[in-house]
Amino acid sequence: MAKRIKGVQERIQQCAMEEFLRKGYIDASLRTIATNAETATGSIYTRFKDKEGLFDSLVIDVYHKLTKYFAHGETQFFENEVHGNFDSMKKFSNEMLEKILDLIYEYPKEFKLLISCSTGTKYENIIDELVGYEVASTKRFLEVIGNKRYLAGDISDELLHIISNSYFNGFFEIIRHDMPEEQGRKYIIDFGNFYGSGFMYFMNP
Amino acid sequence: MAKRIKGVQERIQQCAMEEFLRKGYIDASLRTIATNAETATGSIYTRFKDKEGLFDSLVIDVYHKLTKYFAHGETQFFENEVHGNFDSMKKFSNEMLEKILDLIYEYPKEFKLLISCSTGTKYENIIDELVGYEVASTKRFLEVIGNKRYLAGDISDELLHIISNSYFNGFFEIIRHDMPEEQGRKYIIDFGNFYGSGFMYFMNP
Amino acid sequence: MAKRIKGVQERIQQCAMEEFLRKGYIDASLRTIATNAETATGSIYTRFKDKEGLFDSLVIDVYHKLTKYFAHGETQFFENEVHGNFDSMKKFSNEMLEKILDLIYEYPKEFKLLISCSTGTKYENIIDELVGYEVASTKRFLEVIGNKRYLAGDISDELLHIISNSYFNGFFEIIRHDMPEEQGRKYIIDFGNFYGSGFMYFMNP
Amino acid sequence: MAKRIKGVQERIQQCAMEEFLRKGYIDASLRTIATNAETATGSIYTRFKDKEGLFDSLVIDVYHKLTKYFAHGETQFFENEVHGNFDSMKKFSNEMLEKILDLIYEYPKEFKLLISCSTGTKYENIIDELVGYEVASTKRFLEVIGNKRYLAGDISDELLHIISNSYFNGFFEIIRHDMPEEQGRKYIIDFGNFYGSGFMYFMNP
DNA sequence: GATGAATGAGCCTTCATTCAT
DNA sequence: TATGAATGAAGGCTCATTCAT
Repeated sequence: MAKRIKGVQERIQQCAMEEFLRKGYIDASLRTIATNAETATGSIYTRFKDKEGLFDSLVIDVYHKLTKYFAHGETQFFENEVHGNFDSMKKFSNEMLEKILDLIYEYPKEFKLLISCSTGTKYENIIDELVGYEVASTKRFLEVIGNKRYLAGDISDELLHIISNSYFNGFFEIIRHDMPEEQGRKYIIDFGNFYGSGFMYFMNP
Repeated sequence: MAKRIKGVQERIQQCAMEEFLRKGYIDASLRTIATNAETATGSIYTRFKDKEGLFDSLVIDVYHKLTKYFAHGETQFFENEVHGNFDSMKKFSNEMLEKILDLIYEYPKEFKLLISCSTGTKYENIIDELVGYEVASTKRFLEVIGNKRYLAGDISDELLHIISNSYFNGFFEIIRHDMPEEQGRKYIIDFGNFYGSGFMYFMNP
Repeated sequence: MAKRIKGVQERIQQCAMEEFLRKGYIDASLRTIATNAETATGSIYTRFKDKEGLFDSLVIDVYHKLTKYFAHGETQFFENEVHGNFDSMKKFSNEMLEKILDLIYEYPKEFKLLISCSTGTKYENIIDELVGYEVASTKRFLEVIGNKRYLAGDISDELLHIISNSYFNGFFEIIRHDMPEEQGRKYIIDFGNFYGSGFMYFMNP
Repeated sequence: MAKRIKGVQERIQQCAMEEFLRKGYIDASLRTIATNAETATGSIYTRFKDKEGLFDSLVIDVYHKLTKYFAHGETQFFENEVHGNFDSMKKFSNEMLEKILDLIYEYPKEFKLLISCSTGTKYENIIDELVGYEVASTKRFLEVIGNKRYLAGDISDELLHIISNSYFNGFFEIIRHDMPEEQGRKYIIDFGNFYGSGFMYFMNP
């Protein structure tokens, strides 16, 4: 009975994408996915090990690309010689933002999966993870530029955490609301300005 | 038998609170709740209609109090004569913040339910709802004070939406991370300042 | 839809008995049991928690009765004053045998379950368990009567274990082969004599 | 691709041995075996027909050697002229025992498979089969030596069956408990003596 | 001969909900 | 009103086996 069906893997992934996007990870049904993909439920296990493996296969590349930016971003920034002020930081920050936006609009569905449909998977706290990177990076930056409030111990980790979390949640709204690329990029610029203003004036009152 | 046990309803609610907090709405089991409350699963249906009704009973009062602040807050503000500038807005805003913080620390569990454990219920998008109120309020305010950027059509609804969403997500971090009252209030003040700075300088560059 | 059906529990147990006897624990299917009992698979879980719980419900009483004989048997024997020789032991042993045979022929199916169909359950090593009791009892007996070979260290635990195991396996053949009561009792007497002979002459060569 | 890997068959058998020993026939997984053997599951079917065929390939030689002893043993014994008494029988019996022990300790894993891991295969009743041979042999012997109890019809087939079964179960304890060779041989001698004592005194009271 | 993806029936189990008592 | 057994669909997952390549 075992037929060699071409494109089964692709069909499964495509249908899984639809199902996860529509219902979220927990409520998604492998049976439904298999039925829609016109294959047997067992095939999913052959190809992807299990439910989480299937979800993983859809997002892992994008996840790695995304986190690589954050993990390596910091390093790159501080290796750069001209970084001792808000402007250079802003420039660097904008470049990075650009790259992330490129990624988002290259893989919008994968991002939606990660941001909005990952409850129940190991990605469900992805924003917290990004916040972790960002806070570390921010602290190092404040140190390097010798920010007074920060050096005076006036800025706690928790506050930076909240601020950063707030930022990412705002940022990923363009995903949550399926904002078209042009519009999304525009608003992210504005949002970045808003945010940068707040940060600068808050740190240097 | 029909034992008339005093406080059955309360026991159910108490145990439901624990279960929902521990597992979230979807993964919570009515059987477990009934067992812990030493009652029958059927009782839950008699008293609360169904699973969502039970969840509802735990959060509805707080939910109404919370949304009332937002729904009526605006009205109150604009009925007030002296509101035509950032400062009066800030003052009003801070008072409202105070009230919400009071509410949060009076009903911390209920808030956690609403913010962190409501996936699968009609409350799962509560932040978006608050954002809706806030954006409407903000727009009216910007109009009233005659903000130039806004009047020039430079500030879109979507941007305000993102900004507001970002704010609430940051704000509710104190709930997500079970921040103790004193600490929480402190960070909210800082966060509000950060945010207010951003807003002011972004709107009046 | 929930009907109050009388005798469901009994029907489930009856059909489970048949299924477990026919296929053994592992290969038995709860679906089949439920279908035969004309009920829903869920009912099994309502009543018996799970598959092992269902099996358990069928054998636990008999299991306890059986092990009680062994656990308490020893105590009773050694509390008895006249026990210092092979004859009193034989008499006691025969009385106990009688009781076990009574139990077997009162609950033949339950014994078959325990002896022949319990692979996969916690009862799968029941014979080893009985052997454990028996060996302990035998050692104490040999000590009390001052058997020379035993006191000389000539009889190892392993040997007693093997002998005892051999005994029980022979004994339970009447269950494995569904021997009718009259016949079974007769053969057990003979088998006991055979065994007793071996034991006596082996211990006192 | 069809790589011609030398020893695939051997690797499959080796890994199957491990898997069957660890999990028993029923719970063993062909996928696991194939994976460990670094081959495809299909290869198992090509070479061994199916799961039972694979198990069979591991034990069939030893099984045949073992049963040959029993099937031919009898013939040999009765062809021998000097056999008309317990002593010659004992001598013959001991020689045969020796050969079986040699076999066991030459193929310990195969024996464990047959005795402890064969539930679900056609070998699961191997002890009963051996018992069959043994009982036939014993009966003929009792007839030849003119044992009175037997000739008087005092000794039924069922009793001989039980006794024999008891013997084999005791005997194979050395396999069930992985007894090392030296120890095993020692206990089998003791056990044989125990058993022989019982038999002799029971038949000639 | 080797491959290993596909099969699809089957497994045990969980759950919110219903309703006769 | 309270009970809690019964429901039955649905869940994720495993497996021996087949067969096109």
